[in-house]
Amino acid sequence: MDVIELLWGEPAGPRRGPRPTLTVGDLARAGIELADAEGLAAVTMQRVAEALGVTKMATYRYVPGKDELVALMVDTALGAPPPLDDLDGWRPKLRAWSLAMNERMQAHPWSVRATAGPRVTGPNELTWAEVALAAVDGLALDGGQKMDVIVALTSQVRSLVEQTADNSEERISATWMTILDGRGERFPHVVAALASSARHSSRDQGLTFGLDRILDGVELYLSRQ
Amino acid sequence: MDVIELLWGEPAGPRRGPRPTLTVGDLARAGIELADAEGLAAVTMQRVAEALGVTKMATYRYVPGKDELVALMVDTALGAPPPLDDLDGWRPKLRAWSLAMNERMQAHPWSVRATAGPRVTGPNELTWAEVALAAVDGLALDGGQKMDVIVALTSQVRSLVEQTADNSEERISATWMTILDGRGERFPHVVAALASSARHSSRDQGLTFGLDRILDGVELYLSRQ
DNA sequence: AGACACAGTGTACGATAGACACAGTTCGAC
DNA sequence: GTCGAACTGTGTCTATCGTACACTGTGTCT
Repeated sequence: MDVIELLWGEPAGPRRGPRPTLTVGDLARAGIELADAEGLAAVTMQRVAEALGVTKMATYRYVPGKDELVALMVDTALGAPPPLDDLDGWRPKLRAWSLAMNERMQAHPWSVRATAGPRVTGPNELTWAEVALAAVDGLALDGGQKMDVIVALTSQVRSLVEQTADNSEERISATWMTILDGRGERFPHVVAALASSARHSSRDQGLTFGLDRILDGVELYLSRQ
Repeated sequence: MDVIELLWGEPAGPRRGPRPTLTVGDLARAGIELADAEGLAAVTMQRVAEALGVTKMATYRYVPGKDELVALMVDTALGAPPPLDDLDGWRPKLRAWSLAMNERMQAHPWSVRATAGPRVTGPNELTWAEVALAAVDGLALDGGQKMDVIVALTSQVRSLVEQTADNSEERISATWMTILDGRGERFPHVVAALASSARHSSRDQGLTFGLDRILDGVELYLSRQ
């Protein structure tokens, strides 16, 4: 069994032998709880098994290995996308879609880090793509460009979530202050930018600013076609 | 010694005792070579030490731990940003900056994955920020917005690099085909988008499309101020 | 000259992912 | 109804990895 089969396979039919005490969903949920509470590093086969009251090796009856478990956790944590039918127009739809994705990922910040590197797209993730592509249906873009728009929005969300995952904003600022202390003359523009943004510029403002610039850019592109 | 000191500290002055046979730079370079050749997973203290002809534990005389070594590798691999002085105007500068960053990261795809999660900004990384912020100097944006623009561009580059890091484009397509095979009716828009983009839409086109949309969006925003 | 600080080594430990053999359990075929 | 095959969870074992610690040798400062 590989990742594709695990994520996409049919739920197993009636089989011989003792009934499994668990389901793959149980594993995913246990892993997600652990990751939410203590971070991705706390997710070990041992601890997932403990949480479910079985031995470490029993988990290998459900998933081929840890990587596959994490892939499952990611897709489960993402969940199904919200419906966008009640919104009118591609732009409000894409904006709501991006903000919804932000909320989901913010709830499970570890999922961004877990999806670094090559991986297989899960059913939920592909459904998110499907919904977004439906929103841009009919626009004067070819398929590649439509996907590029989705990728741009996703990148923005992922980056912002990652940036403030475990680091609180104050911690980041504090680190930068430490670094810039005594070295400010080498980075005058950084110092100036930090100074003139101290008041406002929360994380959410950064996200919406970026998203709105991208959407503006797409709108402009469409109007020029 | 912590990460900040390692990345930002002065090169050690004259000290007592035997001369170190290595430098932190040697460690970083050895790690980078390993990661370039065999991926980030191949970077173990053992193998870095082997490559340098010392024992595993000797490396701990130079770096406090593996995380710090990786942070050092990332900043070293990124290198100093190119000068943008010969370019005129914020837009060509930011575009060149983004493409330069893309090239650097593409040369060391593992660095994107290595920078997932909370980490300390290194000197080279901060210099990239400084150069980009200098490019948007004088624009009608506050410091936070300037940083938001940089973040948006960086996100775009990082995402695209990550997407095609170890996966070749063909491999990605093949995986999607496998998944969509027999499940296409559940994802009609995904199928349609893939079909109408089969011909063109290389990775680089995706990158420049996204970058140009963001820059368009910023330009529009400025013109509306 | 001698003390001290520091470099590299060797050994050891705990955590981790995972292989494998085994005992008990349930279903299907006869 | 019985028996065998398939399957589940367990226990044991191994390889790998990061890192702590004690030790030996070396070069510099007093």
